[in-house]
Amino acid sequence: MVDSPPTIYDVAELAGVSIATVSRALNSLSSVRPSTRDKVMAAMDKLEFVPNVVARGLSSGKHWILGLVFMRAPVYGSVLGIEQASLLYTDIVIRGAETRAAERGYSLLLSSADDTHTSGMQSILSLTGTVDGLILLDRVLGDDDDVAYLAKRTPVVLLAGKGNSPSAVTIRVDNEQAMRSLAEHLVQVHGITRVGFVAGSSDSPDSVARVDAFRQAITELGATLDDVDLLQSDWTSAGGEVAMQARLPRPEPLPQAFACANDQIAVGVIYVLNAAGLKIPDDVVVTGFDDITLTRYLTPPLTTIRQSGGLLGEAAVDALVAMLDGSEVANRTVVLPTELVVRGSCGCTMDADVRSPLAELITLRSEVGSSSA
Amino acid sequence: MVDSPPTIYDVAELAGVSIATVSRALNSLSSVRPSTRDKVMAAMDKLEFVPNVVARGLSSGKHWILGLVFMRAPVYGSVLGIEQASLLYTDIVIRGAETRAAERGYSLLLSSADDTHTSGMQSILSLTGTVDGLILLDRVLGDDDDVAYLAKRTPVVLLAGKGNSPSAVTIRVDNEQAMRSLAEHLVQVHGITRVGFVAGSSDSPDSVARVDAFRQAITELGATLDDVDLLQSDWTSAGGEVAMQARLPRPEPLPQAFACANDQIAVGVIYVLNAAGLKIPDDVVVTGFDDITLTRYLTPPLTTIRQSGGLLGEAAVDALVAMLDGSEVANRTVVLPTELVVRGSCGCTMDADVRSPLAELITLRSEVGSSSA
DNA sequence: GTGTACTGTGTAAGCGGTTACAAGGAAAGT
DNA sequence: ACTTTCCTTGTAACCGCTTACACAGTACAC
Repeated sequence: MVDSPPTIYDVAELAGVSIATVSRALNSLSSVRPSTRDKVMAAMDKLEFVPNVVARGLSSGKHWILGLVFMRAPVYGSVLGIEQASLLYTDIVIRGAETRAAERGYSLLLSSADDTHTSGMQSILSLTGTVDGLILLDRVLGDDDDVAYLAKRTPVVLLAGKGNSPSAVTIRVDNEQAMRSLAEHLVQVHGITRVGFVAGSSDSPDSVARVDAFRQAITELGATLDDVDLLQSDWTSAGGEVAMQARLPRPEPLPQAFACANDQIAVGVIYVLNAAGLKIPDDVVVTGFDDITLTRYLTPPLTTIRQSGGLLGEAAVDALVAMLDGSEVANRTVVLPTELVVRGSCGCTMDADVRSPLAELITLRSEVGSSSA
Repeated sequence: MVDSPPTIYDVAELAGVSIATVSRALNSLSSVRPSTRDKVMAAMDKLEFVPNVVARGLSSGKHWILGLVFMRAPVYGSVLGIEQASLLYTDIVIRGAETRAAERGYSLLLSSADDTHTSGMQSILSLTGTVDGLILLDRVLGDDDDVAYLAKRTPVVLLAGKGNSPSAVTIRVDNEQAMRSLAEHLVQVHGITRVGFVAGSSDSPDSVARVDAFRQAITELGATLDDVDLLQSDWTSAGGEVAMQARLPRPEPLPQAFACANDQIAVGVIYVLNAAGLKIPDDVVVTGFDDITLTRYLTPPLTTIRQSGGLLGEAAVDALVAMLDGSEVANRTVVLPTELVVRGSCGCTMDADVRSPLAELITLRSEVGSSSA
């Protein structure tokens, strides 16, 4: 059913040359006489020859494949596991990485690691033969030793990692600036003095960084964040729902605002607050993080922090390719900027005509378009 | 910085045996004396030997890699292009495929094809050397000839393709049953007689199938779908927004219901209708397709068709692996079931306590959990 | 104490390319 | 006309692993 494809031997024979010449014609590295090249090309066309990437990789050491490893929550492991498939942010990063990789001529090899540590490390290690470099998302590798060990075998880029692993390039988003600008907006524009925060997974560096940065900024601004209002979610809407459901019955009065570690959590939080008869933003202010497309369409539209997952993925590929090309990467840590996107859920009034989701999208597009020109 | 890893030659030398013995110890195919195996294993441990997957692939012809090719909308090509990164459904399929592939011991190689046909085919072809089989999403390959050509080189599974390519296994969702049950619900339960439909991308087989099936079901039930109410979107919320924005000013009265080809479109449609002062579902009924998590949290929650993108991806991997294992696949076409999920946006009243998003999630989980046991 | 049958291991030939090195032929220098 | 040099091409080794085949060595039967 699947017959074995032609090799350079077949091409060489048909063209009446040696395999070395075919290889040269393919790669046009060293000089081949035009007439010879034509003969070879004709033979390749006739045989529908496609060079075998694996064989090429074996002998040249270059595979044109980049590996991307991400954490896969156990699907049936927790009550909320089923939602894991819609962890949007990771997907956007993957898309960005894939797109950029394709532009650079690489393919992306996806590999999810579950949290069973040892086997995970083993499977990641076995990738090192296949790929030219690895991108590690979030916290797939527990400690820095593992990263260092891996980095000895293949170039490694850490995405949203703890921030300063000595043995690999790290790319992350500026959580500090993000939470500071959000805190300032809440306190200075809306006069809010008591806030809450709904965190993501407790073992995620991004979540930890956001909690810490928000608490610090809030404190410096003279507002307060009580422990009772520091809720724990898991990045999902259901997690936000559960967390807020558990908070509501407590005797302590609600804070004036809840900042959420991502947009999905905010969706779950808003749902519970609404169901309890509370209005957003009049009774409670709620904000998100990420700026996924859908939350632009909520009523009120979600005030959030825009970070570009696509850019993160692209930056990771760029850094990795730079390492492969031998140009020693200048910055061992790249921090991407964020932007506070003020919409309705924080209490800011919006002119609906001017700020329809579509209008916003078009504005965004023109910005991106011009900056990439 | 990256020193070359040990090979079986190093292991063989350290263990004092030949490379063939090391290979046998690794694969435990043929018999190796226990004491010899121990020596080899000790040497491998000491050298931190990791077998080179590429070399293994070259010589055995088995790569343990599955390719997944999907369409990538041109990012800056259209006004709405920027939203493409959040085409949730594809991501869920990818996740499902990756998960199942990992369970089966395979990795997933991601490759996006843009619509420049020729180069796309070329890059897909070059994958055939790397992967053991290919999964093609939606309509990455224009005509059946291309698929047939590809299928000659490597096993191919078509996902959501046109449905009956003779040369490959096709896996799709039961759009017909889905649209029929939705149409019946709208007509028979809600007494609706005039409906509209908002389609996805015009070149998507899934979108075409849904339009056709819905129109036919509606007609058979004695209701009507006017051309003016058959709107064209592109799977995105912004596309739904644009389509509905263009429909509203027309003189013809709105239909009683709009069915949308996916949930994101429905979100955009609902936004525009709300902005025009129309209430869902009192003034207009709106339904979706996919059942992504977030639309469960809308007010009213979205009535939609549940299909499991994850299952689609898993089924594709299963079919492909079955082909690889030589067991000739029984059905050349696999059609996965769908389920009408009735929530609030069609006008059905819901008991909020019983049907909170979380409660729904838990129900869903227990069903899935038990069926997989 | 031979003959036979395994069992365990080594040798070597691939898998499909790349590339260092050698060699043949043509162009250029004297 | 004879070197010298450059350009083009062929030969063969190698990338790291699998596996068919050959070959000892041991075990068993007689």
